[in-house]
Amino acid sequence: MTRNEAVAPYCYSHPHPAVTTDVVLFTIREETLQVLLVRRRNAPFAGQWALPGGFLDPAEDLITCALRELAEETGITDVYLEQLYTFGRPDRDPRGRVISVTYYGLAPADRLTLKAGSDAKQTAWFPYGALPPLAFDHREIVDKAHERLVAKLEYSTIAFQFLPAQFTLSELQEVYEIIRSEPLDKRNFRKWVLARNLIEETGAQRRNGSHRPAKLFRTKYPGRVEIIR
Amino acid sequence: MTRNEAVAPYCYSHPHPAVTTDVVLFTIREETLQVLLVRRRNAPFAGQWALPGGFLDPAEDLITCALRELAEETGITDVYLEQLYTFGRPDRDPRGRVISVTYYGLAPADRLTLKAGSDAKQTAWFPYGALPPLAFDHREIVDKAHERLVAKLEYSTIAFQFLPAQFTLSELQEVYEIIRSEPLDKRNFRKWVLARNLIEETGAQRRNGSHRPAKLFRTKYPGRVEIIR
DNA sequence: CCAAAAGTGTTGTTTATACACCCATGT
DNA sequence: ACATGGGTGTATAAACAACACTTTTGG
Repeated sequence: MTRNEAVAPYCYSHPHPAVTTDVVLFTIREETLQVLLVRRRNAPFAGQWALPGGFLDPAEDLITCALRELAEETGITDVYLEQLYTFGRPDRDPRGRVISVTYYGLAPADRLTLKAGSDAKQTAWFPYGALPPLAFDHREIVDKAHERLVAKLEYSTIAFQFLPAQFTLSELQEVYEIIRSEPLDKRNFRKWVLARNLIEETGAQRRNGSHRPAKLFRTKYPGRVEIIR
Repeated sequence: MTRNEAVAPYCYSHPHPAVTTDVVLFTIREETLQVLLVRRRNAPFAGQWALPGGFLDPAEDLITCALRELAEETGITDVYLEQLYTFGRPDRDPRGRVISVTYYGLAPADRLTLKAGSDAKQTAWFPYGALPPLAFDHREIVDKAHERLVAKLEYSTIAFQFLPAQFTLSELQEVYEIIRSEPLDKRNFRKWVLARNLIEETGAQRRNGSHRPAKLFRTKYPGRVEIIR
């Protein structure tokens, strides 16, 4: 945020904050809940890990900005994002006043191919339980996203966003167990999810090792998060 | 949003949107859910009803801005506000790019004395079911706030924000009935709320007409909204 | 004594919890 | 044949839903 008018042609009669979006993208890999981070190349916090995000373009929607920054910095596209919260403490960015509209989202591990281009920031998944120190107030943002994720698991179809189009009931149960960090009874879980009428058998099975094959299911509400109960 | 540098000394190297806060304040009066609106004096939408709100000051928190604008435009202070959502469609304000961080809140009818000063905007309560046409995308904001209010009623102590420090069980039930717009069984409601251990008898009673007096209760969590269930 | 809102219990139904064994497959 | 994860039912407890009369007061 500069006031050098020679190189700063965007002028207003009263001060305007900058607006950014930041994204907390979760996935489940290696039986843990993980968060996508990028390493900052520039000051402030150069070299530190941070959430993918960046400044809002003049004519783009907030969600478009979030998706664009995610794609540019990590190569990930076509994920489900939902607005989380807007952070605006006056001192949250040492460069000046920056308002961050944050989004969180989920992606199935199989859909995630991180960008490998030479100009890409360094990008990596970290277990939610073992995050490195984060730039700005990004730790606070991640914690808020996690709180929302845990809450929404109970009363929405958000869990399906972690899974591919077809999945087994054991995989679905694992999602619930990892996010709630507690084991669930297999029979009761199956009763619960089937009673809610959210999924249906595809007819196909998955043979996956030296044991009985698992039936494959699909959600009846693909691509959309519904409120249940 | 001007680019005339003579009267616009706040300059940046890339375009910055303006940031506002807007507030959806609910109350219950005359057995209906009502929303606080102000009549706009200036273009755009001069003369139309709108939510109280305005531009963020350079060094103030978002919630501080919301409370300040509410106080300046309506005279109402000390209400509970919670961040609702951030609206940022590029065309939502004809003056240019404006991001609105919105809050919603509740206030007991007895605490609401609208500002009467000469420079005050015209301020009034409208039933949620009979709102006038609103400026900008404010109708969308009110609807989102209503949706959140209905949802939070079920799993938080938000209802107490509509009531004074001491209240009767009938008054509490009326809050639930009005927001959910359906009648509730008196015995089941009392069992439900008492089982949750959220309120306690004050010992006092209210004599209120030619009928049996009602016991007065207070919340065990005054001033704070807790998640229940 | 009448009107008006406050207060109070029981029963049936639905939903949640606890718990252990057989099934289909690959090696 | 055995190891592995997939699949299934029943019994108990808790929560919810339906429903009507008595109490206390003011006039």
